Amino acid sequence: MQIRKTAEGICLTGDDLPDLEQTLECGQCFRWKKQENGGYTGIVKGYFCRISQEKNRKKLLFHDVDEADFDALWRGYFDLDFDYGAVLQHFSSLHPVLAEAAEFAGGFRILRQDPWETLVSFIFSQNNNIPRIRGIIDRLCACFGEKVPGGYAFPGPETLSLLTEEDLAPLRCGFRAAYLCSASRLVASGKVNLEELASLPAEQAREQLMLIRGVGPKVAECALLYGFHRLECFPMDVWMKRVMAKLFPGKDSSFFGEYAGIAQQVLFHYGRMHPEILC
DNA sequence: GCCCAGGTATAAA
DNA sequence: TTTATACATGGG
Repeated sequence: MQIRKTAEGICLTGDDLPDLEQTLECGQCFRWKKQENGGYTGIVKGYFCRISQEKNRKKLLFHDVDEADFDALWRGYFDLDFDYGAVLQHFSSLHPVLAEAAEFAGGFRILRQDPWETLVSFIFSQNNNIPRIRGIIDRLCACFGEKVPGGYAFPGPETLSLLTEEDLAPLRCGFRAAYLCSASRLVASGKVNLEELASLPAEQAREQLMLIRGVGPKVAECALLYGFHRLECFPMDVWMKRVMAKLFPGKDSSFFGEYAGIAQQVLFHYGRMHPEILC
């Protein structure tokens, strides 16, 4: 990966760059918007960014970003300094279907998202579909987030903890409003401490998150994987149970080791596009 | 209209 | 401990 500053922004070239569509539309994040030219715009930690990508995935341009911002935020956010190729190569040796999946979803990266934003996003995700999750989060930011250049920041737990379920009615998030209230109050009060939780063993971190009403094992696992970058975590829904039973009978997620979450996402993404892997 | 969505809380078996 | 159902909403 080469990184250079150009008049337009920061330009990345190489054979090991993330694929924006795979990474930003796989269901790990919900705020990036595809542009007509195939690029994406999004707001992370209150900072707006526009990114474009050439079809062959050999070049990525972060528009109007300087080196300092790139190193401080975007480089880490896209996890650019981790060798996904090596992990995928290892997974490819485990099962031919996993090799196909790794080939298919090789440009996928696990983002380093904000823990609070990720937790809330997956609270909204339960019994819900991705377009509607996006809509709810859009409305949450527009209603309660701080105005920043390009849109709205994601509102913090302190802001949201002051709101009632009634206040959240404009989100049209249904029964999840009560869950958001529980989350924001527990986090704002420090009863669930997201900073401390980050360094806990996964089992204890899960327990802490599940103190929040509406956070069960699946939401907690997604929050840990996508919001705390705990790559050993492996969200196990009904679909993934079927995939595991078919491809890796008798094994559980520990079979994949410390990067199980990457295997999970690759299998999940590939499986949605090619459900015949279960035939 | 109908089915269902990256689930969870609750009650019942 | 395991299994069934309601839950609010709206995309397809």
